[in-house]
Amino acid sequence: MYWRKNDMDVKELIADAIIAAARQAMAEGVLAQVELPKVMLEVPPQKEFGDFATNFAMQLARQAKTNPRQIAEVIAAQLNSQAALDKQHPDALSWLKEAKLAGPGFINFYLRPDWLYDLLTAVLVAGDKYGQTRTGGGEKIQVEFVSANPTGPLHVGHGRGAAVGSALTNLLRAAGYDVQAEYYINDAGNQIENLAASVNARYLELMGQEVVFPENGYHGRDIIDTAQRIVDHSGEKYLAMSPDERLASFKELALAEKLALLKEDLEAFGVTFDVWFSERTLHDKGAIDATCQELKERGYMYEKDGALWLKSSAYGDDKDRVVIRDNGVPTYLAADIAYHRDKFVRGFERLINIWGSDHHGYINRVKAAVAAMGFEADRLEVLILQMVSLYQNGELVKMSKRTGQVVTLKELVEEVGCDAARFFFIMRSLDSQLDFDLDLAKSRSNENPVYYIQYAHARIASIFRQVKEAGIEMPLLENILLNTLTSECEVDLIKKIGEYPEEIALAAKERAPHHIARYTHELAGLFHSFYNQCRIIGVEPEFQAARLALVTAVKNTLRSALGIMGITAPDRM
RNA sequence: GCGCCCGUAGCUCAGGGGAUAGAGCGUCGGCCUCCGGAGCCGAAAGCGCAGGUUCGAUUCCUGCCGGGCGCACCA
Repeated sequence: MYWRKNDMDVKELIADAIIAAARQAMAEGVLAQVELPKVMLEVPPQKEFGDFATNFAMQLARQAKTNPRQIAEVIAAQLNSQAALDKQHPDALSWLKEAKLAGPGFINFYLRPDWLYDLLTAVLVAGDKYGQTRTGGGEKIQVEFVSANPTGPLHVGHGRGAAVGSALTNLLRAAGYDVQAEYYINDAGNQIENLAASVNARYLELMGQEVVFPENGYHGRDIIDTAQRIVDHSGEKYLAMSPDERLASFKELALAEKLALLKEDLEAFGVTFDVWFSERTLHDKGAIDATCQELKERGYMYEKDGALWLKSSAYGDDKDRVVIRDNGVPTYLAADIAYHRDKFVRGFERLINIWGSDHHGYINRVKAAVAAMGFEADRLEVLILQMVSLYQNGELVKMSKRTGQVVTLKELVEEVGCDAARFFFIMRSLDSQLDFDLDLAKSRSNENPVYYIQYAHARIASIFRQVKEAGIEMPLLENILLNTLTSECEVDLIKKIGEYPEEIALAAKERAPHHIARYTHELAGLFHSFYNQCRIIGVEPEFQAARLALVTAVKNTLRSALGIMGITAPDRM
C-alpha cells in the first residue's frame, strides 16, 4: 500500500496529500495563489476529531485572505474526491476514510483502521531498531557535560548533569546524530592548588602538627580520607620534603585519586565518556599561547593595565574579559577559549555544553570568543540546567559546599538506586528547578513513576515466561490477525507506540530528554490499562496471538525508551 | 541595578499559536473465583497581574509582582 512505502509514515503521507490538494485547488482557481506553509499534523485532543488533524487552512487564511473554514472545506473536498477515485486504483489515498472540516478551520482525518495494523507490523519488523530516526543526518556533535572539578566528590547537582547529559547523548544517537560524549578535566589552575594545599593541611594535621587551614581550602571529609591514605601508604615520607615539593607531590596524588573516584561514581551511575580531556594538555602544548596569538592577529586582543584582554564586547558580551592576568597567568577563560577552539578543530559541526545555572553568566563570553575566532557562535549550544533541591520528609535538605555539607551522588545512588535517581533527574525539563523527593524516589510502590514503568516491562516479561511454560507457539507475524485488535485500549496502545519515533526526533531536536520520560510513563499507563481490560493468555488463539504481538511491541518500545534514559528494563522485580 | 531561568490543580511538574489545558503525588469513592494489586476505574480542584501582536495567546512581545541563579585579573 502506498502509505507503507519505505521511510514514509502516515503523517508524511497525509501532509503530502494536503499539499497536493492545495496545489490542485489553486490550479483550479478555487484557492488564491499563495506560498504553502509546512503542514502541521497533530493527534487531536478528542477522539471524535479523528486520527489526525491539521490547522493548515488556518495557517493559510492570513495569506490567502480567506475564511479558514472555507479553505478547509475546499481542501477536504479535494482530498475526499481523490480518495474516492483512488479506491478504484488502490494507490494514493486508499488509507483515507474521510477528511472533514471542523471547528474554526481544522481538517480532521479519519483513517481506515488498517493503518494501525500495518504500523504495528512495521514496529515488530523493526524490532530493537524501532524508534531510531535519521533526523540528525549524521551531524557530528560533541556533548560536554559534568566536567566537575576533580577536587571532591560529585554531588547531586552534578548528578542531574550526568543523567541528563548521558540521556541526551543516547537520544541524539537514536535520532541519527554522530555523537561524542566528553568530560573536561579542570586539572590546572587555582582549584587544584587549593586541593593540594587542603590535602597538605590535613596531612600535617594527621602528623600532629598545628596548621591553619587554607582560606579557600576544601573542607570535605574526602580530603581527610585522602590524607589518611597518604599517611597509611607513606607515613612520614612527605614531612622531609620542602613545602613546595610536598605540595607538588600531593597535587599529583590527589588529582589521580579524585579522577579515579569521579570515574567510579559516574560509572556506577551508568555514565561513561568517550573522551576525558585534560585542561593541562592545553597549557602544556602551548594551545593557549597559540589561541591568544590567533586572536591577536584577528584583532580581538588588546593590552590594558598589564593584562591581556579579549574584546568580547564586540560580540555581545557585557564587557571585555581578561585572558592573561597582569602576573602572566592565564585565566580560566583563556583555557576555555583554547578548549573550544580545539573542539572545532577536531571537526565537530556542533558543540553542546551542559552547564549548571550558576555558570550561565559565562555563556556570552565563551560564545563571543568562539565568534572572535571565526566560528559561528550558533554552532555552540549551551544548555543550562537549573538547580536541584533535595527534599526528605517534606523538608528541604540543607547543603553547603563551603563547609563540605553536601549529599554526594554516590550517597544518593546508594539511597534511592541508580534507576530511580536517573529518572527523577531526567523527568523534568532542563529549565525547571528540580525538587527531588527522596521519599518518593525510594518508595517501592505505585507512587514511584520509575517502578510504574519498569513494572509494565516486567509484567510483559512475565507473560512471556508463562507463554513459554505453557508451550504456546507463536505464529509467524504474517499469519497473525492484527486486525482483531479493535478495542479502544488496544487501538490507543498501538497509536502511542506509533508516536515513539517522532517523540525521539522532537526530544532530540529540542535537546529535551524529559519528553522521553513523559512518553514512557504514558505508554506504561496505556499498557496497564489495557492489561486490566484484556486478557492475553487463554483467549481465542487468534486474539491471543494478536495481543502477544501487541505486548511484544510495547515491551520493545519500553526497553528502547528506558535504554535512552539509561534505566534498566527488568524482566522481574 | 543589569542578565538568565521559573510562576499552570493543595504539592511536584507536562503542555512544538488553535477545538472541552494534561499527568504524578495528596484527598475522596469504587475494583481481586481471572496472565504480577509495584495494577485498574471514577471524583473534586488550576494558567501570578496588566497591556500588546493575532481570526485565535497558557504558549509570542512589553511592563509589573513573586521565587531561583549569576554579575572577578575565582572556577
